[in-house]
Amino acid sequence: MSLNPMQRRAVMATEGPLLVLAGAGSGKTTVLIRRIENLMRFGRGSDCNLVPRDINEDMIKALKTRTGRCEEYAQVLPVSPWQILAITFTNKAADELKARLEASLGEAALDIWACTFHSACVRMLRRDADRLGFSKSFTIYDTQDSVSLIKQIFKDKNIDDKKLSPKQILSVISKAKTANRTAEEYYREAQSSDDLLMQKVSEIYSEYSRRMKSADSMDFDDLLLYTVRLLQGNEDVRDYWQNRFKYVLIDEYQDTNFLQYLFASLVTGRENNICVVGDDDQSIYKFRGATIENILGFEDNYENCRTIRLEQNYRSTGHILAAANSVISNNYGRKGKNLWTEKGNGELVTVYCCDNERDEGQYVAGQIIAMNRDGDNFRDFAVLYRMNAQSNSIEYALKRNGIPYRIIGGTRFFDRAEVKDVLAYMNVSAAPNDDLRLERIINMPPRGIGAKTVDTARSIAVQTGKSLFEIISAADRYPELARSATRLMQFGEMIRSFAAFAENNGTDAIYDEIVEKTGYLTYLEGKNTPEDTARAENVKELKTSVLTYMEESGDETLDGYLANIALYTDLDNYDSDSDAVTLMTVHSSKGLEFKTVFVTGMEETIFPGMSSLTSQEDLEEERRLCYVAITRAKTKLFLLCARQRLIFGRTNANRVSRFIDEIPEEHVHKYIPRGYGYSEPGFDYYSPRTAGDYYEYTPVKTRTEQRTQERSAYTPPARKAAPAQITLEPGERVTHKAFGPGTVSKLTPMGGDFLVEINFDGAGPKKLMLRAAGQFITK
DNA sequence: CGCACCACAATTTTT
DNA sequence: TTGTGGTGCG
Repeated sequence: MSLNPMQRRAVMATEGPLLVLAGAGSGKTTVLIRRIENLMRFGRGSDCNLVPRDINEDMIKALKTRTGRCEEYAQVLPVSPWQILAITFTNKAADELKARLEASLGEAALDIWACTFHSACVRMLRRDADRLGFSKSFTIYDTQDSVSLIKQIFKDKNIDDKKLSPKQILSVISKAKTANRTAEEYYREAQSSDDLLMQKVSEIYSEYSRRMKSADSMDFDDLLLYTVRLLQGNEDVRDYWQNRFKYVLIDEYQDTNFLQYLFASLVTGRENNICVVGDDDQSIYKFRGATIENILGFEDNYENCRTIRLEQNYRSTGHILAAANSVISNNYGRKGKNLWTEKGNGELVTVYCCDNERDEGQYVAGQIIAMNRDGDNFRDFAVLYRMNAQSNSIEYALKRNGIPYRIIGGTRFFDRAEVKDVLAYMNVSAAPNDDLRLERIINMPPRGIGAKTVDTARSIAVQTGKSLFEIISAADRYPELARSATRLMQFGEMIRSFAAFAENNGTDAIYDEIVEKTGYLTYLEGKNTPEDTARAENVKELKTSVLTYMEESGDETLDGYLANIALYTDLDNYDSDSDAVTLMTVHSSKGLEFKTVFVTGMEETIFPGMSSLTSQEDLEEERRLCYVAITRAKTKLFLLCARQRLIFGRTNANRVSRFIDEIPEEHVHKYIPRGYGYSEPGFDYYSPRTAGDYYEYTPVKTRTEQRTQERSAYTPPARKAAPAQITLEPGERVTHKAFGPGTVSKLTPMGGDFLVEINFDGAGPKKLMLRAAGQFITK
């Protein structure tokens, strides 16, 4: 009832292939949810001729009074929850979907597969990975791991990494995988071609694959590639999943790659009940292999496809939408769509040209303070930029003005060296043959096993075709290793003990065991530098993550935990509850919305970026990115540029972004000095130094300056309804599951939650959000 | 083993 | 400007 006609059509068209072109802010998620509800309640009732088309409220009422029943008449083969597969791109989106489905459908929602491509693949592979030469408890490599592995291969094969960078090789390999080419196939192809680079890469790809297999590991691309192969090569497996999933839904379809397209078509059964939702104008991940052709060609790939456009925007006011529409209309390769709103024009878009990047920051800070004074919360603001390097000047200004902010992106908690070390121990305990991770920890904390020893051991491993773990476990059998044999075997013994311990203990106990027996924490704490103290904190924080996972999933297994965090990103950590301004790249902002948005660095060579200026295709992607940025704003939009900008240690004078000039004048308020950049002379020049814009200066540190000191670590994602609430009072003695006993020192209400400060006897003072941490605290 | 020093390069990154 | 990776020395 609350849907508009187009949304309703998208919900009710249950049968066959359906393409939903959903503009920004058009209620896409609502449609997805209502569609699933509809499937479960009425099956195909809304999309077949067994139920009268023109059924209306009166008829329903009549039916109800006459028979006392109603719903049954409109029901045709209602769908069971486990027959639905809903794929999203981020864990966050998946969690949100799950939460909203659970809210409206209750328990039943738990059986719906609402997950990311990658986690869907993991679930399928856990069932049948043995058919592909992996164990069912294979581990997952992240990009860093993959790079390290390539580097190792370079070393072993004496390849000069000056000429070919590991990252480049990896991206070629990734492209090959995305094009559904296994190492063997790619190798064969390369042999019969005269492309020397390809031949070289194919050798590395083969070796990489071999080592991944012997480490029983898959990288992100492998998860998809192997799943696709599993489905393509095994009729019984394919039948199993196709019979199971009667209805497949895919969100953000514009960002899928070729493999994901294959995956989607392979899990979709004969009835072709596949519904994809996306917006070709928001396709911004071409550089990661996304092919916009998937969405542009959907109607050709699926016969009898129906297409529905959602163009009514519920997010932004008129001028903002007009700006977005006119910018994107300069692109050629698009389906064509025009957003409209019933909201009225709203405020004009502000275009403001600053002197330099510091003024830009100050302008943003000044505006935020003014609007905050008028009643806006800090969480109503987002500052967007094209690249992370731009964040520093903004941070500086915000800090200086005492504005709370949070940065999305940058180094993930799970990417930090110390966290990866402990995780490597956990991984190796589950899979000792993981050479890469074994090497990572073999001398961490230092235990007298030097680089030379490891080199020797590894070369023996390569020669004998055994794993590093096997070599070091029998180190006394190799005379070359005689000198460190004892230490090596001791280490091997320790790993074996962890593996045995892991057999019959929960993940939290395994964590404790590892941290204790390796002395890793003691080692960090003993160094007594602020950096190492911060690292120690992060290691302790990891326990919180373990406990949170166990709590939320009810899964105690090490494999489960490791797979879960391998697929976890920083964005999942984003908690909109705390009252702070959000800083992030335009890419990370996709899918979010804010009352007020500042887009900084609207200059040629920044946005559009330097390397997009030469290619039409890349420029169009930048334009889509700009479209994404603009459509994040609900009521106020600021587009900022600076006539001089210090970036990467150099000062540049850039012209105003062409995207600004693509917005018709009637939608903007321009403050640009005369004779500057592209613009017409004659606009007002507003000095950014207006009284009241500046605030007392206090020395502050920006992110990069304080990285190691204040890494805010891992915050458990705020999911589901709050667990049983605990009430605390200052002065009270409590015990935290990870940090031990302590005294409550302070309670501060914050965003419907409480910030609790506890002085832990062992771990020192800590600030925790009650809603998230309460479950770990006992009195 | 750990540190100091230097050269080098830097879009964007849902997994 | 900044982080990173390599090298060489005590």
